[in-house]
Amino acid sequence: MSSRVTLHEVAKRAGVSLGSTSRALHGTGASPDMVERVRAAAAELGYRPNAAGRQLRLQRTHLIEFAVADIGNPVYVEMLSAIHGVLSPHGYRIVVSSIGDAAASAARVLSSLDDGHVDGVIISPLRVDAQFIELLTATQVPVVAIGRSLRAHGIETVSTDSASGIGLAVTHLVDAGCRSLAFLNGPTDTTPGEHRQRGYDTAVAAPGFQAASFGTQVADDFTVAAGVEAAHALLDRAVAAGVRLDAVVAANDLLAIGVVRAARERGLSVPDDLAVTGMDDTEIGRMVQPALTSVSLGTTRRGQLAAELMLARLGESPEPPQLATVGPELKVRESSVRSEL
Amino acid sequence: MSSRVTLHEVAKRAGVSLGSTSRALHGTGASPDMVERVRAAAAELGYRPNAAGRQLRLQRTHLIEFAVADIGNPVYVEMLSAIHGVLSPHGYRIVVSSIGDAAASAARVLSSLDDGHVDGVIISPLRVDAQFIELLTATQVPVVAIGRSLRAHGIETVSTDSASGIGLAVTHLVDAGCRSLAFLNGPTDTTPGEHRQRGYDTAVAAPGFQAASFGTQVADDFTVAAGVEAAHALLDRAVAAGVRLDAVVAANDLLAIGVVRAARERGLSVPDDLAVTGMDDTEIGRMVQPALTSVSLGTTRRGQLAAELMLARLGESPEPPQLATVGPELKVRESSVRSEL
DNA sequence: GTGAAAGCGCTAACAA
DNA sequence: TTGTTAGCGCTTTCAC
Repeated sequence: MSSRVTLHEVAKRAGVSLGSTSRALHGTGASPDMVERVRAAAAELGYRPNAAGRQLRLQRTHLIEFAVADIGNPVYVEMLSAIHGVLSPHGYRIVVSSIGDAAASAARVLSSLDDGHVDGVIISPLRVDAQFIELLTATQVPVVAIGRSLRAHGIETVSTDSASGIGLAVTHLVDAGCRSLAFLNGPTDTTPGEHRQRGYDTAVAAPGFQAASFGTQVADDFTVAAGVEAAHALLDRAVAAGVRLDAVVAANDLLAIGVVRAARERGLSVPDDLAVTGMDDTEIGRMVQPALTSVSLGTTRRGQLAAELMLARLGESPEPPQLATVGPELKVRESSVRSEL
Repeated sequence: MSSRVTLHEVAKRAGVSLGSTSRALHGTGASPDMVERVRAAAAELGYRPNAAGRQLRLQRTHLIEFAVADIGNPVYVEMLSAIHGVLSPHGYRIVVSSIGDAAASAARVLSSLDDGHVDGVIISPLRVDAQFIELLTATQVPVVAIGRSLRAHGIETVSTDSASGIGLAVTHLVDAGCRSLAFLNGPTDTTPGEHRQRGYDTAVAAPGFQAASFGTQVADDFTVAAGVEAAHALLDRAVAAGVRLDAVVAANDLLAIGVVRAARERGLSVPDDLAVTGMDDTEIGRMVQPALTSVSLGTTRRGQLAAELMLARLGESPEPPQLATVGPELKVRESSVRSEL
């Protein structure tokens, strides 16, 4: 393993000074044949500029952290792609960190931010409390949040209106003839859980609501497995109460897939016996049987916006994107449309 | 935004030298009250050691790159979790880079490795050619590969026997009564595509093979969408040839989900009309309808092994893990088991 | 046990 | 245009 080639060695090889070498390779103001000589020397030696040296000097790492609750959720994977697509052409790499839903590990990620290992952080937290906001505002590096708006605290945020998104799903189901709805939510002390709950409560309390609501069942997590379990609990409750549920609004696609599975395990057909809607419009939701009716929250667009906001904060972009809010949009597919009535 | 606190300022505040300050915080050989004073000063000032400074001095970044073909594939997400689980307690962060399946971008990732921005790379390439191997062996940083064994080139590799894994699926289908099988593979110029193809060809050529093979259909990619398209092409071919296919072995779970979807679009029931098996044993495969029979390749275990191998290469671990091969294991679920015959 | 000083690799300000 | 030099923040020798 030949030891690493430094700029110093390139300079020696080219027979010129260190400064000229640096200028010839990156900077400005070097004569054509200086550039030529240095390039040749660098190529012969296989020179690669050392990242730590540049970082220390330039005070920039060209690394952006993407901190999410759960990288297993396809929504975050899609956002990651979108963010990567925007930042990569500007020479930034992405560091992914999974903060989980525990406040403690989120705090650990945040407090490690000021060691300068990244130039900025795009964070999509599940839970936001006072301590979290305090840490976030105390941070030295640019922060862009995805989710609940922290603009009041001076933190750039990309948000969406998931509450009215849930309203879209409720209206669609009622229009499709459903008369007995329930809501399957994730933990309600999370930002999405809280917003989506509000959306459901508002929708079923609206004057035009022509059906009955059997209320909400809360799953332990926004995952398929938690969805299966909670859906069974919900359906058991309905049976016990003598209610014949004909639709479940799920707080996201993973939970909706769980509902479909639980329904199947009980011999219920989706959508004929039970209509189901999801949220996030994930690719997997489009591919499962039946394909999920889902409320798109513009995952890719939100990721892009967050990345563009970050570029603006880093001074890489002349002007920040105009609006940083993405509206919900209903995608009707098989899981909510009865074959015939 | 108060500018960053440096060790120098902490030293001044504590009224001691720079060296003593450093020793008191991290190193050895500092008196109790020196530690006390320095700690207090650091706390008051909110000192955070600067990453670039340490990196430059220590020649370590505490960053490991995880380079995968497609982060959208749940297999890689699962590996990422596993790797993170092993490396995180040792103070390492993970940088994820999606190299795609183009040789060019893989080359770009590899050749950017020698700038010292990471301490090592765990790479799971889809395609491996001579140039790729050359770049990989020329790299200054420790490399651990997941996939095709590169041990012959001096590169630590975690491998599995996906070929005989496909054999497990074929045997299972024949035992379950299937008499006309086909293989739905991903691109065959990739490592997994090549290995799995070999596994299928070997299995159907074995003396004990009691069924007919309708051959292989190659999808453009290892994704659900590509699987849907290729499955339709395969089923069309079978119809044209007057063959009544009763089983499809898919090269991974995503393709298998595509097969299930295509079958459904044609009014075929899975598993009654068509039995389907996948590979990788992903969570989503377990949750879809019908739940996928799949060959586990020990994704989590392979990720852990790769991480442990990396720790050993970094000198963080006394001894490397004994074996770095994970055997395939068949998980029988609904997609291949006919309700009744 | 503590302080002084060198130097990791690089860029930019200043001189020539 | 080119060379010289300082210094980014840190750890670790080397004297004392």
